[in-house]
Amino acid sequence: MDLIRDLGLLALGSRLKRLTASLMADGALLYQEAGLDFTPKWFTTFYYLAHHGPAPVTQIANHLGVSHPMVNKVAAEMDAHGLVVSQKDPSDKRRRVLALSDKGRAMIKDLEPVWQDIQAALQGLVADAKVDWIEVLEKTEASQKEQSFLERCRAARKARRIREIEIIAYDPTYREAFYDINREWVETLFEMEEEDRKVLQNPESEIIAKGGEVWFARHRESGEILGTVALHKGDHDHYEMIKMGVRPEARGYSIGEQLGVALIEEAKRRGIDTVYLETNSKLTPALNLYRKLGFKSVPLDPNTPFARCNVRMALALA
Amino acid sequence: MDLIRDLGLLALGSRLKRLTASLMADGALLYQEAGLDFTPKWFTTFYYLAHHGPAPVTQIANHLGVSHPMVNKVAAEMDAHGLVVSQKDPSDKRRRVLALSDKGRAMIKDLEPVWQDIQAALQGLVADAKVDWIEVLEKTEASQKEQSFLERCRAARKARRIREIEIIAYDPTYREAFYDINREWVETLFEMEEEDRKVLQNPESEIIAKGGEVWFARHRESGEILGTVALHKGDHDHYEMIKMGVRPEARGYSIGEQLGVALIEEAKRRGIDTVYLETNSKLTPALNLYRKLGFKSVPLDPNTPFARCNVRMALALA
DNA sequence: GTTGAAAGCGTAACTGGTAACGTAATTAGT
DNA sequence: ACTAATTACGTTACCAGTTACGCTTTCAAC
Repeated sequence: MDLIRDLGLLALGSRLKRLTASLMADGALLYQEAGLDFTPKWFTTFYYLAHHGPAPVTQIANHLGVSHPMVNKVAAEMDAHGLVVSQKDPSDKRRRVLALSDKGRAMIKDLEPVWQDIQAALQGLVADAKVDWIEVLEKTEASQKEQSFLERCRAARKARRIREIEIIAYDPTYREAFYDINREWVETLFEMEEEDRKVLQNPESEIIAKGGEVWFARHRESGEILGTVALHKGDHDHYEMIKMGVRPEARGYSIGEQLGVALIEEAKRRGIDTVYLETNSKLTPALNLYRKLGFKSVPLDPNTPFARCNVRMALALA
Repeated sequence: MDLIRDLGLLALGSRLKRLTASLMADGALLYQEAGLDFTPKWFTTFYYLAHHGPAPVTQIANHLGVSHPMVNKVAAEMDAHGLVVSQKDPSDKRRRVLALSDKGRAMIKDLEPVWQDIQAALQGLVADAKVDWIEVLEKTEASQKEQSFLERCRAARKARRIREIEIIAYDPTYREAFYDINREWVETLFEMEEEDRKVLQNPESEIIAKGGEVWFARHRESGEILGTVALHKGDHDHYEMIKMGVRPEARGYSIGEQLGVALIEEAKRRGIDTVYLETNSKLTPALNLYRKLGFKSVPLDPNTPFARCNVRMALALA
């Protein structure tokens, strides 16, 4: 596997920098050979001043795509060599306007041929690669701006995690997990009620035998059960989504969503027209998930067997 | 002209490095989010150790394409975090062999998914740019290896300079330059002789009227005369290349060569079968030029009118 | 067996660049 | 008219990476 080649992209910057640094060193030699007191580092700023006239520091920085301290440094060096002069902008005293000195301007005609030589050499060098480096870099920067690398990574992580989970139908092996997962979250905020115990301890008789269904979210690799949900069939074809729970350590795997989607798919397959659920307004993340799945708030059912429920939602599958 | 765009290539490395640095920063966040005590900087070294087993410092550096102090630094940091261990190679005590510690090896399985996410994100990011960066970089590096940037620049300079010079036929306007240029170099090493003055002061009668020719090298832009040479026709169709001189400040423009080539072309056109020249063994650069033009040493002519000449050369144009 | 060159490594200093912070000047909102 | 936010700049500290140099060990050639 050549992950290192792909991830090597991250090291690409250093490598290209090293390459350009060695080119810069050669460039320095050329100026020296031409008897010019000039270094490649100054080029962009110098050239900018030569062609755009006097300009304040940050404007140069922005146009060249470097930070203003860098321009400042370069300007200081060029100043020390008498190539630029600066003065405060009288109309805005924050601005320090840089300009080429007489010496600087006089140097242009000596520099130009050297630049031409370098340009010719560079073009020859790059001709083989047949790539417009600048365009490519700009595109990459743009596509990073569009969706940042960090977001892309997070998206990739999410996708990977989803692939790590499988949603499976009820299996008696996991009866205990069904109980545990639900007890775990209920007890952190509420108390277990009589109705809870009855259903959680006897899913086969209380849910499946009545025409309902139970699903588990299982971690493919470890086989661990990380979440559950059930579709409960009541009287008069009244269907409810109940007992949704996810292990707290398994957050971030979109397990609730996957379970919900599995349940809804089954509901559609059966031609059920409405699925209800009851929950509590304190459970904000859960409420968000239910809304994401398409559930809407409806008036509370006064006959609910659960004390903790103060919110009722419904999903129409017309 | 977008010279700045072309020469901006030289500064491109920094820009790409900046981009990758920001990616690295995002990477650091990802490790943090995964609860891992790890930084992107360690990746290459860590990955190398994980996949190639224990290795000495410089071997890692070479394989990763970084300097050995860098590997050393990274190793020190990883060591401080207990991820690597090191020991001297008993068979070569100069070598310090690095290896992942137990903790380091245990960390691999936690790191791998993060790496996969990063890889996926990078691929997405680069997909837009549609460029195999690594290949391009490698090609560029290779073509630089073939002919270094410096050499390319020097070649470009030479070509440019040659284009700046034109070789022109004799013109009375430049009679003085013909004298000056030759006197200048003769007097630095020798004395002007009687025969020198006669020829240099009267090129029309002494050279051209006798069936010879004089050329000048003129700087196109300034119009300055920078070098001269003459073809002298003596008795019995005996032709000599004489009075070759180049202004010292015009060295590096291949002027001697261009003048020589012009003279030889004319000699060929005339069907001359041998051109001679006389010079002095002290003039090494001149001797090299003559050899480059094809001249070979021949016995000295005892009747030479010049005291300074102790070398005679001939070019056969069969 | 010397002895001089070369290899492996560690340390230090340098480099091109950044972000962060403080200050002064300007502009905008009330 | 006054305060709050913003802009422009300089300074500082830092970062990833380098080259330069010195020390120890090994190797190769007499």
